[in-house]
Amino acid sequence: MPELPEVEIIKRELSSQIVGSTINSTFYSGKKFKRPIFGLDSLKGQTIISLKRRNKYIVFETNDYWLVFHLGMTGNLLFGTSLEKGKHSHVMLNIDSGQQLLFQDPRRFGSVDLYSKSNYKNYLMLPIFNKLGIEPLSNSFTFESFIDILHGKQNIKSFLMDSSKVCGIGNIYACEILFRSSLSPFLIVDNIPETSKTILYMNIKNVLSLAISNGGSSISDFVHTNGTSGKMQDFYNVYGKNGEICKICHGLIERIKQNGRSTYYCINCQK
DNA sequence: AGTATAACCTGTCTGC
DNA sequence: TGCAGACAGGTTATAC
Repeated sequence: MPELPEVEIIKRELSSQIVGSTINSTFYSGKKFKRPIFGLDSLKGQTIISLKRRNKYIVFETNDYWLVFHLGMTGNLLFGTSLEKGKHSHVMLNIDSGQQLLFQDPRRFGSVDLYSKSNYKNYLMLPIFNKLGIEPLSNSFTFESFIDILHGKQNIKSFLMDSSKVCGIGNIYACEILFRSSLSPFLIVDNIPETSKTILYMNIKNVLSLAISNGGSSISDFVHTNGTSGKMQDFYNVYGKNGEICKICHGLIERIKQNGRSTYYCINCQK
């Protein structure tokens, strides 16, 4: 569901509302997730100190713990008063203001992990972050750092979605970044022309930033923490547009499969 | 070592 | 109307 922009938006919205609050009680549906969810009871009495984002994870820092959410494909985090639990409500935090944070996830591809700060002083050291690559909107993502990792026999579409290289880019924004860069999704990373590398680098940053400023993409599931929608989907050039005509060159937009995922691209202007 | 595939789940849509 | 199959924004263990 959410890629970097959507997760960043949720983090920002929650930061302004929930930091400084104390957790009164917690709820867990008991449903099975890919990693077991346990220990939430120990959050009782903990105050939320700050929120972080790494890749597509949201980290809640409390006095003694790191509480880490991943929304998977269909997860969302809602914040409000008297939220009602439904079939797919899996975790709820009741805070001292009388409000609740509710994690819902029909497919249960998401995750909720709790780590003790006595074991991990810095959230960046958490084991789930071990193999993550560079944050594309951070200052450390320079053109030089991008060139350093821009190698391999993968196609460029798979590369962009490989979180061990550059993290946070999912299927939608990978397609949109390649379109804006006029690059074929089939292009092998080692064969990317020199002149295209700068363009690709800039488009990674531009597309993700544009998505954030447009409130993220709302396709089926994604909503903000107050239930409202983003509007980035109105700015898609190729994603979900197979059979339509490219607005730049009037070529045909096709859907193909790469590594088990749909890729949408203009057969004419992406070479 | 690096890359591709299968598996984890439920809901929705398409075509017969 | 029913049903099978494909597909969906992600990650990761396993296989090659």
